Amino acid sequence: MYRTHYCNDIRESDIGAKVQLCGWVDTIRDHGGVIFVDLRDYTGITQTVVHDESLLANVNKECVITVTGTVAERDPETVNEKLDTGKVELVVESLTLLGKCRNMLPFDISDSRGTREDVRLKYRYLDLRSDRLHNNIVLRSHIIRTMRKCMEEKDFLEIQTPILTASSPEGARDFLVPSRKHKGKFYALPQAPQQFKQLLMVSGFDKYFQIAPCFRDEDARQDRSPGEFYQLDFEMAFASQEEVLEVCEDVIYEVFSTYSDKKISEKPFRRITYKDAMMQFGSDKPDLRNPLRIIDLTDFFAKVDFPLFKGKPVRGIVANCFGQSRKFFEDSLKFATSIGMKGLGYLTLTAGEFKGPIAKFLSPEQKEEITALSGIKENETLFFICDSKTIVNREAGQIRTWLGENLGIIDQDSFEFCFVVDFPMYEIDESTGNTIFTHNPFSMPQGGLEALETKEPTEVLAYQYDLVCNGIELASGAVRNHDIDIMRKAFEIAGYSDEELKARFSALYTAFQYGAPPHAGMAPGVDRIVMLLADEESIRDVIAFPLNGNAQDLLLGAPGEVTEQQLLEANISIRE
RNA sequence: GGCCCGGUAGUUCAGCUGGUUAGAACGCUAGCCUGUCACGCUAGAGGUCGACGGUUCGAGCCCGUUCCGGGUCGCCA
Repeated sequence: MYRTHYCNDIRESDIGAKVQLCGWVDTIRDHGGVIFVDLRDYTGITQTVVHDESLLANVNKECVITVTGTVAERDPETVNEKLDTGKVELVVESLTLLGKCRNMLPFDISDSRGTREDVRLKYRYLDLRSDRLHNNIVLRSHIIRTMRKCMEEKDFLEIQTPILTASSPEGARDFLVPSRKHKGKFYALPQAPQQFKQLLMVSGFDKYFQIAPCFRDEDARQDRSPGEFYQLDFEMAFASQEEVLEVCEDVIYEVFSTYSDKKISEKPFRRITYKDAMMQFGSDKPDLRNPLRIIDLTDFFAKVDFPLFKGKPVRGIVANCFGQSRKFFEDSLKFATSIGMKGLGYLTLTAGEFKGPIAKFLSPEQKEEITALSGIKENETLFFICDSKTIVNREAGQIRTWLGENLGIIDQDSFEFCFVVDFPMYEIDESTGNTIFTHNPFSMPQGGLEALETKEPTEVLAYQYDLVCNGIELASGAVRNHDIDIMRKAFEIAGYSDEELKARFSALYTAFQYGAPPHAGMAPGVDRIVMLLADEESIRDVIAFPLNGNAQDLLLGAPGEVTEQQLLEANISIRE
């Protein structure tokens, strides 16, 4: 009734054929006597030619029309190489207006990038008509299809877990849903299906996965959408850390190699311990595309008579800054100051001599030693980062990133994956001095009960791991703690009594006393993966209907007010 | 929640040291044009300068308050 072909179907082989197309009016070019109307559907564009001006009465940009006509060959001089259908055109015989565009468009469909995001979100359905966003959403669909295919081939079962569930006291802030039947009580939306998937392992399902929506009431970031996001959540019983990493590796490699032409790390991805990552890269999310490495110069400067560095942790980064302007070094200092550093010392090796403010503090022997230690070569510069133990690595990491970006030595054409493993189980909360879980309280401590009983808490490592790509955390997971005795001890160290543990995590606490298999899992973030593959800066550009940065749905108007009756039924009163 | 930046036509922006009727581009409307493809040309419509208050002979511009948006930090086991 509406079409015989799609807008990207028509080719030279169709010349002379009667066809019907439908879609949106992309552009109208009126030459007086001959009018070109580009017709667009989700497959592409066909140029149609209208000779009868009256057919186009009331037709303007972004109207929905259906046209019938005859396919004609274009004059060789007027072929449009930019279109797949550029060698032909449709000479229109009849035209029906199916959906009029009555209002002025709030922005140009083909180029909405310059428009304020709140305007674009309010008219999201228009923005989604653009090639760029449209292709992102199609890509997202294909990526999820591939993920599902990979998991099914590995005999994982897709199982849905509840959306209305219980508030969990740990972690992020919950979204709450008031209960009508149970006055004063609330459901919460799941921050992740964490407890359910562990219970599925206790139930004997062995291998579970789900493209799982997760909800967290926390503020947005450029790579973190507010409110909700999707994960490829999976869990395996009787599995070791290494077996989980291999599954993750397979799926991620398959997805990235299918949907990108960029260079991709070969399997197996590098495993880097948390400790090494913090020392060499100054981050637990190392960007391996950046060739710069951080070295530890603390011991060296302990012997140097330089009061600013003596007895303090010192890090060094060797970079080739040959030919960089004086402004480059001024900017590097400006950046260092902006992240709270007091300065950024450096030495440059020129004609075999060290130049820079610190050079005069070094004896000839020390100059030789630091040359060997850092591997600095002619015309290279050694930057120094010195600060307290808690922040020196992070600062060195930020300097490393700044240098990498500003020297243009980060390969934009590759995806560099690594697993960061052996996260510490505990850390000290700087504001309170308390021992707290670093990551996931359900992770199995390495060395089990014995480690918890004999080691300093901050020395205990967990079977806890992240997948990192180009400096972005793509997935997080752990071998879970399925042993109730070890769990009691682990929570005790973090200051929880047995009663609190029992009360807060009663389902797992009880379930683990009925025969729990060892199990482990992981959860790659779907949105971030699509974002990387679509080469988008903003996570909102790979989600069909994202909330804005302020966690509002500008299209449907959420959050919105509800009626007095609804509040009454939900047993809610609004505090003034 | 803290700090920084912004709010002028449907959209993106300009607007000088506070001074006549607030401009441009794209879009929209009308007209002209038979080969364009981001067509071109001519004309026109379109504004509570986010809101409120203040200073001033006079405020888009200065001051205060407030609302909204963006970034960043906090937060994100």
